[in-house]
Amino acid sequence: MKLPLSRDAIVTEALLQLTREGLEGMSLRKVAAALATGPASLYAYIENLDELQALVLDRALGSVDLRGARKGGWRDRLVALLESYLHVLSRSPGLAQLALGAAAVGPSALRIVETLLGLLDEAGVDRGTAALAVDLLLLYVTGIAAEQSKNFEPTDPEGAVARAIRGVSADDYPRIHAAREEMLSGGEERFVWAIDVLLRGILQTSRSPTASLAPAPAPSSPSKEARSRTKRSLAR
Amino acid sequence: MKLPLSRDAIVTEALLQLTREGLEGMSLRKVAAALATGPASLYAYIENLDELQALVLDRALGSVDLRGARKGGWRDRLVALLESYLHVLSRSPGLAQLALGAAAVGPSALRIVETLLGLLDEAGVDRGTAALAVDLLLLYVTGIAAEQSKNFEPTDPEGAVARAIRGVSADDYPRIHAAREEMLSGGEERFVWAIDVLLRGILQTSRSPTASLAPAPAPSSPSKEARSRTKRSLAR
DNA sequence: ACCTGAACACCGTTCAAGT
DNA sequence: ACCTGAACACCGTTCAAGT
Repeated sequence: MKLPLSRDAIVTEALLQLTREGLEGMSLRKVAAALATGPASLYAYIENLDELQALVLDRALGSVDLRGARKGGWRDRLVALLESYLHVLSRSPGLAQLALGAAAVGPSALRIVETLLGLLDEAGVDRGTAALAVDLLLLYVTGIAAEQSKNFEPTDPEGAVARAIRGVSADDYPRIHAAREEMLSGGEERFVWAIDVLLRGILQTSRSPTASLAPAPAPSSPSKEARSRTKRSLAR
Repeated sequence: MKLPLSRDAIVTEALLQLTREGLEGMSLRKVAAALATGPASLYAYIENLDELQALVLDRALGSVDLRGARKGGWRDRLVALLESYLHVLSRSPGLAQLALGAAAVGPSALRIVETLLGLLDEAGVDRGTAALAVDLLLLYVTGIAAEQSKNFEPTDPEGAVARAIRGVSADDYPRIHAAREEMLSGGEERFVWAIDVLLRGILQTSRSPTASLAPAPAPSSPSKEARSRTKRSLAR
């Protein structure tokens, strides 16, 4: 219709469809149709659907703000980065599902990981712990985003999960019943709190990982400053 | 061919296909064919594909061992339960993806959550923290299982993730490059270590959650014993 | 109520043929 | 090399018709 067909135009149109219609609403055939061609034409630019999905995911991750809250300690910047990541994934319903399914190893995803590793190094976290921490943090935020997008399905105003938890039998599942409100509480507070829990575990484990884990706790030697910063932020 | 068609037979056949062929290898049409009928017939027993997937997931989760390591402290039993959960999800390649996609709120999933809440209560973890902790633990283990199943695809012997991480440019992503071996290390040790990190954060946060989190820190009052057990296990 | 054949409205991917 | 029409081998779901 407009553009002369290119890898870039294909990814742009696919992301647009994903944002508007969710994961099911995006297809090679529809992308081709929107670009006024047949589906076979796309294969000159992309390998297959999997690759297109990976490209779309990385395109979306490109708008994560890596410099959020540039001032402030490592902790505030880390939370700001994760919030931006959550915000981007929450923008379109299918994106979080895509992030869980596809391996996020494009340049934008790598830049996010690189930045997180830098922030954790500032925090005094050793390399082995930081590698695990990045996994943990991104997995959690992605999971949260996917859960949110699932509960916002128009077919299910109240959300299937919420209904299931709230309707649980007090006889069969007494503890779930007792904790049902806590299990359903979401929102910003819970998010920040969860990150807090993760960081506590990470910081506490750092510098003394299980002996068998690393070949040798390499001397990445964070500054004394970094370590005292850690202490302060834990004390808050 | 054999059975007179029933919800149970449909779920059994679907799980079999999922286990043998992965998520893509299971379809309503193939289940119907295996049961010697047309696809339309299944709709007398199930609502749609989504429901069938949820039923298959819960059927599979039914074989998670809730009594693993019955003796021993709460911590050993919790790790044993999560290992069993990981083992079940790892058994078939599509199952972990299904667990990430579908909301796990069937009876078997609820029994797992109920058991985890019980173990965390034994550990002296308050209800609000425990609700978050269950989310965190299950999400992490499910994520690990999904990642593993992705790397074992026959089309990609070495794994796309592994290749991407190992081939990362030292100039563009110095920290990822430096930590590449740590980022790729998996296996049992790393699993246990990760659970350890999560539990440290959880135990440390418990009893003093962010003020705004709960309406009022309900007096769930774990025994003094439970709290001293917590201390011991942290000290190890 | 349960079951069915046939159709509807889609998919991703391939391939021979064109330019 | 890029692009295409047409076909291939699938999907989930619906629906009128049977029992």
